[in-house]
Amino acid sequence: MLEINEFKHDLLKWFDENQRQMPWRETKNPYYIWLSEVMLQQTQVNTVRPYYNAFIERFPTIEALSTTNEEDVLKYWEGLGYYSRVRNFHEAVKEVHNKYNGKVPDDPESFQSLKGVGPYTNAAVMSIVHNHPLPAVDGNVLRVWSRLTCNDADIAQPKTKKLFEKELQPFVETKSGDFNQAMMELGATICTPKKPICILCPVQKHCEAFAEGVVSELPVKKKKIKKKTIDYDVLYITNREGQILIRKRDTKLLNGMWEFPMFEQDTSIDAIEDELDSVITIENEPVIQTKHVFTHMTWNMKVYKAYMQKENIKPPYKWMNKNEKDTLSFSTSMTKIFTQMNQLL
DNA sequence: GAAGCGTGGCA
DNA sequence: TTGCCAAGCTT
Repeated sequence: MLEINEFKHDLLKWFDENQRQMPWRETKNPYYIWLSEVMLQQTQVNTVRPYYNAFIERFPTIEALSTTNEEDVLKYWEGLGYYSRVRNFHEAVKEVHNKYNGKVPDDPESFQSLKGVGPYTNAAVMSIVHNHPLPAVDGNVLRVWSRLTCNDADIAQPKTKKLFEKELQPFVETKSGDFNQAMMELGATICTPKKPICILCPVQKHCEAFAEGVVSELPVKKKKIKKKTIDYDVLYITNREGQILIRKRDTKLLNGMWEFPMFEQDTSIDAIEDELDSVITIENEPVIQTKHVFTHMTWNMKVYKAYMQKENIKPPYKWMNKNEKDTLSFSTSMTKIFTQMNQLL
């Protein structure tokens, strides 16, 4: 079993001397720390950096974010993915504004009750800002800890995470913020998924997997099922004024994002006209064929040019002028289509 | 407890 | 090209 004080000393010394600079490490403002943790969920540091800087510049305070409508906030998340994160964060910040007098709760139970704040984000923010003794167990820590303790439990299972949280509790009684960040930093830079750099590891002498020579076999992670594929016809519909027809999604996937109307490929013209409540002219051959890959599914899309003349469009549909593209939020697949169409036309 | 939820980088 | 991975949460 790991000797707590020696391990912590070695890890924290390394972290103090080697941690990477990040904009959110230059503040203890709980609103900023919280935002960074939400953006960093399932997202790499270098991807987050520009989004974080733009977001806090546009919404520097809880007050500023609370008084902005969702459409404008979503624009600052465009392209970052997992869009429910920003809806939950927006709602949670408004709750802080209204119920907590604009001050982020400093007790873990209140904080984790906010939308989008789970065990990890709670532990991370509460430990970094207030040194609350909570272990922040993310993907990095699951991997690092499975190696340090030479544990071959499936890290994809929730009970493994619970076990690790329990085992790590004694390590976060003091300096929990630095300890949690150091464990994640170690996982991100040294104890990486592939080709970990054990030769540079500050806690190599504490690592049971290294001692056993099985570092490359850990962690054990059950593989996910194969993803589905859906074929879509995407319609790039213009009218006499040169506007483009778009619609706002009301679905779990990409909820609230705008898109060009799209239909599964066996959908009949009649059904499409019924949905659009208008006659429509669609070209016979697609102008673009493209693929968009999500974590859990793939879209194969054929894009057709089409023409439609209809004055009274009702939500979720909308005629968009081309210069409006910069004010509305589109998923990355739609932005790519928009760019390609502009090059063709 | 398992599945759904985005995107970009990398081998 | 394909699959895996990245500071998770919700249902």
